[in-house]
Amino acid sequence: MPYTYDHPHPAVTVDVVVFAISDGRLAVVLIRRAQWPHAGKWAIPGGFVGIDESLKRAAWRELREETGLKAGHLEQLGAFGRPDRDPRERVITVVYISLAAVDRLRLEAGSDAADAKLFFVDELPELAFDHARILGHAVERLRDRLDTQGVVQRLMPQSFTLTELQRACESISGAPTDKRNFRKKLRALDAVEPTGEVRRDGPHRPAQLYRAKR
Amino acid sequence: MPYTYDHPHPAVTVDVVVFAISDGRLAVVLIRRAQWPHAGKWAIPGGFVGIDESLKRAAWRELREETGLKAGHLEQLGAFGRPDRDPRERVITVVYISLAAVDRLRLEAGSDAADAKLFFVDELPELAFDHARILGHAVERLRDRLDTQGVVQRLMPQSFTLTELQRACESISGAPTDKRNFRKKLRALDAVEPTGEVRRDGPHRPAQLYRAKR
DNA sequence: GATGCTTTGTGTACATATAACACTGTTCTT
DNA sequence: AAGAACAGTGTTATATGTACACAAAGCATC
Repeated sequence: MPYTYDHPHPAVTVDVVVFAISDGRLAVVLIRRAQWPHAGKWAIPGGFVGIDESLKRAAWRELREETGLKAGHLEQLGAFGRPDRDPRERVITVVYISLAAVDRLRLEAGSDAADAKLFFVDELPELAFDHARILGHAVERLRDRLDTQGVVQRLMPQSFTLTELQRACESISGAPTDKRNFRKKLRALDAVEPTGEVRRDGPHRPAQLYRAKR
Repeated sequence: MPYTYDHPHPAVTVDVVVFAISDGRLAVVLIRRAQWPHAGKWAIPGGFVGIDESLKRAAWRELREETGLKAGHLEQLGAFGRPDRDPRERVITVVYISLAAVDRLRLEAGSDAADAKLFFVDELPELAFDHARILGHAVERLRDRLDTQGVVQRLMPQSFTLTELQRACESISGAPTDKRNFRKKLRALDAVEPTGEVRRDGPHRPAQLYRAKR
């Protein structure tokens, strides 16, 4: 069943960069490609847009198919379309960013993916296509756009210590923060509340657990 | 000369939102469409991406072809691709934003355009396709991203008064500003210098003219 | 059970940035 | 000569951000 046009059309794909905080560090979901091109290399999950499907819906579907994840909010990063980025044909990809709390992340490799797993953003493997460049832009966007409020509500697990939250924010911003100033700002934001539980975790004073305030 | 694929491909276009300051107000370049669909309606200049052409290059070329303008810096706004946005076929458009100083704007309607002119952003005509929505996003992006420095260097004519500059900034931010605070910030930015000339312009004290400092 | 290691938890002083605010100067018009 | 219209100019108060140090609690070890 061939599809014919009177001028050449590029293919259009969507890719979804899913960020999470693992072990206090910024991480991203990648899949291992099962097929040519770049078989065996790691890549951002994504795939072709259906002809009657919105871009965002395609992003949601592809993420689900390749990783088992159901994305919450999807924010568009932009379109990447250098003519030589895919050896099969001209492919323009529209990239979305999603955030996931790591305690809700159940990765399952899907049809086109040999495997799906989390990588720390500062320890990436070699990536397929121009995905390293895309990820760079995605991290930059995350840094620009994500504030403490957003980290609390969209990246942290159900309960966490304030130090864990601070590590998460630092891992995104890339800069260390003063503990007292960080907590002062948290009080001003009114974004967290103590759960009453504590975490005992080594030879030191236990930390109060908090949850995001709704 | 037909082009055939084994799965359906959307068409990909680029559109370029050119902002300028006219009469102290934020304005945008639109073309009047010569052909179906939406013939006679005003639209953001743009057109199809060549199969071996980068997105940015296509944007530059289309802007030139339809308005005679040579864009300086082009910033990508994003991709818009609702399935029903064009009655001809599925079309995904990648939108760029460009800024132009109004004294360098020489609009010439090109091949596919019956006319090209500047419209105030708050007095837009009815627009083709989903261009009203796109323009809304473009204005929002402009508000988020453009600071006083950027206005001075990329939107103001060669010489201008400080009041004109302030009007321009207000017209982008949407909020009125205090004159003395505005000028204090300008001093801190070190972004303008007096030309030595003044503008006499009505029954009042003449205003010193300034230019952007390089 | 005392000592020491490790991480939690807390407040103040200073610097910087932002916001509010009013009058005089110059030109043109009448 | 008087008045209308816009140009130009500093100070004060408030809010925000930054720098900085020590006691508290638990666990491990001797």
